Amino acid sequence: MKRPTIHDVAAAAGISRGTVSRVLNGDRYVSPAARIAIERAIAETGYVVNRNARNLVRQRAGSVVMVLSEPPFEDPNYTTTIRTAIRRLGERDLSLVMMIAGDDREREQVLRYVRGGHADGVFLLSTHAGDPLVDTLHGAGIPVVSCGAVIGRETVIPYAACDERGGARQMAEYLVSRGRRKIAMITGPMDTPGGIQRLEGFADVLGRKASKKLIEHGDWTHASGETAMARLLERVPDLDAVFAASDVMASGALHTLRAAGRRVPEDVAVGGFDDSSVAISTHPPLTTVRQPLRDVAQETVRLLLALIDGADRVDSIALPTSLIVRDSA
Amino acid sequence: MKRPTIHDVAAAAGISRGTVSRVLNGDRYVSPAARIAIERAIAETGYVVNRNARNLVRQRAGSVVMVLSEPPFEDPNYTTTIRTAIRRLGERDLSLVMMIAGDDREREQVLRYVRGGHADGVFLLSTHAGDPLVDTLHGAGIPVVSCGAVIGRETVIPYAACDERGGARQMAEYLVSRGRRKIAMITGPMDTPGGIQRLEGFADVLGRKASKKLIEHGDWTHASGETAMARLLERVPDLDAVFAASDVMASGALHTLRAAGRRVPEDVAVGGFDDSSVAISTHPPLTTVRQPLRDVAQETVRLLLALIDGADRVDSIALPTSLIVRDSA
DNA sequence: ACACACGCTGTGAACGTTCACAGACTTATC
DNA sequence: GATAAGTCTGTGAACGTTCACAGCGTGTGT
Repeated sequence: MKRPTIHDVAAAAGISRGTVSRVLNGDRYVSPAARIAIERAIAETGYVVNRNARNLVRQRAGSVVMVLSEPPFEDPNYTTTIRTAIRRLGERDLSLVMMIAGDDREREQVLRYVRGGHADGVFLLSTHAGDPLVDTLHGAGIPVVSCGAVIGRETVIPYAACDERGGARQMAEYLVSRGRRKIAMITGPMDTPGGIQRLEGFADVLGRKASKKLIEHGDWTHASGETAMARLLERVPDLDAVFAASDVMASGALHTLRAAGRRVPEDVAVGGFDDSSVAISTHPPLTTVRQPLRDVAQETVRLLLALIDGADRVDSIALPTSLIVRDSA
Repeated sequence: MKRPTIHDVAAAAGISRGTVSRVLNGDRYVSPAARIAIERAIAETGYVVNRNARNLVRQRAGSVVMVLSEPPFEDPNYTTTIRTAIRRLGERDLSLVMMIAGDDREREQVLRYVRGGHADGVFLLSTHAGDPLVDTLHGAGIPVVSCGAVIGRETVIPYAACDERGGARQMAEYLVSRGRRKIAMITGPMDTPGGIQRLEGFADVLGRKASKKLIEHGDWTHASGETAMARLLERVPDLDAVFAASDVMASGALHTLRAAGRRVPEDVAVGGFDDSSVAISTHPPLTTVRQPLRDVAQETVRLLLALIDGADRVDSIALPTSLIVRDSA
């Protein structure tokens, strides 16, 4: 019970395999009669092209590899990004292979995979500053793009991302416009674009009022939001707003504020970032900044495809965020 | 600047390609001298085997496809499952290809892919009862396993899952042990294993006290948790506990309870399921049932590998959950 | 001395495509 | 009626492996 090959189709249609191949690949110069006969033969035999054979002769991989970096913040965004990427790539008959680059052994594995020509392009997800994979991958002479900016590297990798800085600005301006005077911030790790740029946006608006005292660094986790908030309260007991660089950290801050007897939003307004599932499960629900995740993923794929198609350079892009006002601020 | 092939390695080592192939595949019957020479040549040339060529001649795909089903509850579990699967499959040099089966067109695409021999196995994620893909895939004569039970099908698909029913029992028993008398439940959709079996576990414990009146069906979303809770309150104003089949729905219930002036846990105890990121961001934090996600994924892969290795059948497995007690109950 | 197993090596064929090329047949142009 | 251009088709070679087979020494047992 072997799988039918192109020869079987050719035999069934009474035509040579060359013409079958032409039909398969949508060449012009195929007579209507031949085309019909072949299409019927394909349907009859249940033929499906063998990608290994095709890719072997075409010297292509037929797939794109998406590289996940550790550590894995249980990021709900991932699934949206993955889904979108699968869809867009599927339209071009490219399959999406997942790989993970947590430790050196895994990075080596990714590198070998890519160097071996097993992928036509690389889709980086949430890489950190200093990730050694970035440079080596770039040197492998294969299209590489990133979903989310890649920072702190000489080798520039094109990316699509949300306008982190602008989003933070939106939130800061909103807090100011609501009459808040002492606004603190809990940032993300300072080796990530979200960590750095959201702070920049905050500072853009607050200017010199964004003093060292009002800034604490977190690591995206709930727990880090709790402790950062505690330190802020200790240093600046009369703060009247806090902007956390993620919803999860905001929910941590919320816990600490409640434990300290502060009312939200009456005493302290709280702002988050991401509009994740956490944002509506807190009490009160979080005012937050929404990222256009789908669009970001889509644009990232678009950049990658352009590169694969031979563009020698493409421009990175930042997509606008939107402020979602709920009860916490 | 062509990629080195096995011929290049053979030439560099002064040995025939047959022996190189033997070294590559770890055959015995290779002299130490030859092995060393070849290994050096491989390192020197930076040779990486061409999988297309290898898989073509071996008649294998070298990959496993993970099929995501719509609709996409922004399920944080996915990422853990994906990560674990990548790792385990990687050890066997199998790559993980992602596909999505939301509509008929996409299901057709998956089917063609699998029928075309492009995958050595299929890893189903969160399929619903009545998913037409299940039967057709099973008929394709390729190993198929599911992460999470597949219900309502004649064709039996091996799976690994958490002990849904047992987990629900744990929660129900806990609520009873805390002296709760009128315990309601918000279930998941009744065409999913989590929907059905968590209700069964609940009924196991409550027996006849699990009356129709105390049961509402949700669809895993926050909003459905809110409305289900509202209906329950209307029907049974004096209920003193509610068990939601997911943390997200529990957080919806929490909102409704608060709006209705009920204190949690004093007036009404609330239990969730999943121990997702939402569980610690609610107020109060959720008492919930934790699934051993990593183990479930790992076992699913194990089943699939056994099938790929030629086992003609494998036994499904349910892994024990654990009760995580926080403040909501 | 012979047969025989054992360890190791090289070679040809095959896997299922695509692509370039050559050729055949049709139609248009002078 | 010859030439050219255009449309369509079949064929051979190539892609980079693996695998079965044959062959060659070398040692071992009779």
